[in-house]
Amino acid sequence: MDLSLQQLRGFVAVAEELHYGRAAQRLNLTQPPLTRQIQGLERTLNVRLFDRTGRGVRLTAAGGVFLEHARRVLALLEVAPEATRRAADGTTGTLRLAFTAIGAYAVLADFLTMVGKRTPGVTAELTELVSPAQFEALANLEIDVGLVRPPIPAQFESLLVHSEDLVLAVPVSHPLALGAGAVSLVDVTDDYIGYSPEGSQYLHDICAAMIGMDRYAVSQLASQVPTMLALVRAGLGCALIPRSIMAMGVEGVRYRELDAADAHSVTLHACWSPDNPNPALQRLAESLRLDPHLTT
Amino acid sequence: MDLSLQQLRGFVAVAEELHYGRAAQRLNLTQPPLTRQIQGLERTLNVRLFDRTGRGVRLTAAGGVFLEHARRVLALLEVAPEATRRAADGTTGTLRLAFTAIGAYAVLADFLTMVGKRTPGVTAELTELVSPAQFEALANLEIDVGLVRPPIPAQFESLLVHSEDLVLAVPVSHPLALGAGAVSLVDVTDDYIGYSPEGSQYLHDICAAMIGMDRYAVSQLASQVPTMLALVRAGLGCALIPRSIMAMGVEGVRYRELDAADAHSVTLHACWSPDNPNPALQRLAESLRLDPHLTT
DNA sequence: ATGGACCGATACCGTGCTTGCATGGCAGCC
DNA sequence: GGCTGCCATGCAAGCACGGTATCGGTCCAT
Repeated sequence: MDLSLQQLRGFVAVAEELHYGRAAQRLNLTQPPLTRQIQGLERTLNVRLFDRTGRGVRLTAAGGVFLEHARRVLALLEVAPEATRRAADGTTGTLRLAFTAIGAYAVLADFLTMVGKRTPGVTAELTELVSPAQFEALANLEIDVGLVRPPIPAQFESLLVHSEDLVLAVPVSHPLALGAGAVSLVDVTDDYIGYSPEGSQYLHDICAAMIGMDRYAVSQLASQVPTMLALVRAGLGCALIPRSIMAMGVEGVRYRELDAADAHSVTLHACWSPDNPNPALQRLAESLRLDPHLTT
Repeated sequence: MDLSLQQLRGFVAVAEELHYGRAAQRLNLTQPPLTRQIQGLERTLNVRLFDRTGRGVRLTAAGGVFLEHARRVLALLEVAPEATRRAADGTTGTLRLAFTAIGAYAVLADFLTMVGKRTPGVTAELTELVSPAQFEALANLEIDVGLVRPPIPAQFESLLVHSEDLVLAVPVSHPLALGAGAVSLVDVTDDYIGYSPEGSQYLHDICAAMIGMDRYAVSQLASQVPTMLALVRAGLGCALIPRSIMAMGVEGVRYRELDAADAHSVTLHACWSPDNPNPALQRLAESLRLDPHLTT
């Protein structure tokens, strides 16, 4: 034989009442089945759980130990349905969130705060991925939300999270490092350091359009912003970087504003798959559809 | 309906195999009952646990949460029988141990060490009680073992644990405080401080016999050794105390050996009820019957 | 596009467990 | 010694659970 929940419930009732009749009453049962349940339990465990004194019963030491186990099992079983239901409606759960290295500096903290406000009880798991890898992970349901740069495939739902313009990063040794105010891109006569078209396609395309393909092509390539700043610092050229990166002070690098004519904003979007079954995501998505204002 | 262990086992199997057929095979079952088990589970919880994709199944987020709960319940249920059996044969368990205030100084530590060696896995709960209260507690199964002074009621089983003689405690201001070597009780001309016949009947009787009822009667009475030493220190008289108490150095009190003619040993016994159902006690008692040597 | 393989859901039937009723056996109490 | 309270047991009925057969859907290969 094998243990059954009926037996456990019966045992706990008898152990608490120390009286088969009252225990049976509490379980909406008659006394004989209870007797058989306990007997079955004792046969299965090969252990006497009660001392029958003829006048009521008394727990044995082993019975006391088994009582604790039975109580824990039943308590766990008690909370399981509610916990499962909460997970099903998205009240609790886990949101697997990916972000680009660049996006992390500007908006990750604010985004997490917003998620925490809209879906309290939901915890986030963070991964760093470049945008194309995020789209693949979203499609494979390996992540729930991505913080990505455009273009966004049509199959996904998305929301503009952050928009900022680009500034020019120049080495301290560069002539433009000294001045103040805005500069024009045409004033930059030496090399640019460009974004890799694979790792950072969006920034690559925008920068290429801003400064012209011919001049862009001669530069070094990088896909990670810290790498780019290191190259700038080494004096290898100038780079166009999102304004929020200025918060990262790097020794040997100066930032200059760009002329309004040259200004061009880059955007970051939260992105998810509408048919992702994660209820936590569904709840967040619904909340975002109702009120796309990110600061609330 | 209500959750059943069958359903839990079925759910865990399907969740792990992600395939009803294989899961059923693992459970020595055919596929249809499994389908019904999961359906019943989903109906009870009001939650979809699996996404049926037509080609196999996939856990929902809620299903993942419920899987964790189900695993914990089954794991608990797995260990419960063995833990109960161990408690039944005394391999594990709790020994409720009482001791007299006097006994604690001399032998409690050694006794606990011995218990730990003979019945590893058994933990001790300690209470301080005077001997008569211990006998009552032993009879009511409120404690399992007592460290008591004679006489021991016949209904109990017991074992001599410690034997020691008495020494004389005198105030520093007393003439006997200065000498060395043994003294005779007849040299003590002033008052004795005696043991209470209720709280410490055994020591009371022995001391009364040693020094004579008439002289004993005039003294102060105390039942706790620390109290007696405080009275000695205050110069109220001399007292006969067990030798092991000498380890307690009290300022203002000197100890003197007694003449061989006056020497009288007092004993301390471990004592338990043979029909106490606690398996941990039974195991200890059996061990003590086989080998009454306490240092092993 | 169509047949086949795979997989989960459903219908139906048989069996075995569990329950409830009635009763037995045993210990303590007036 | 009869009475009462309590747990154990015998027996018949109900029901829940498992097995067999089959259906309906999807995916894949030809």
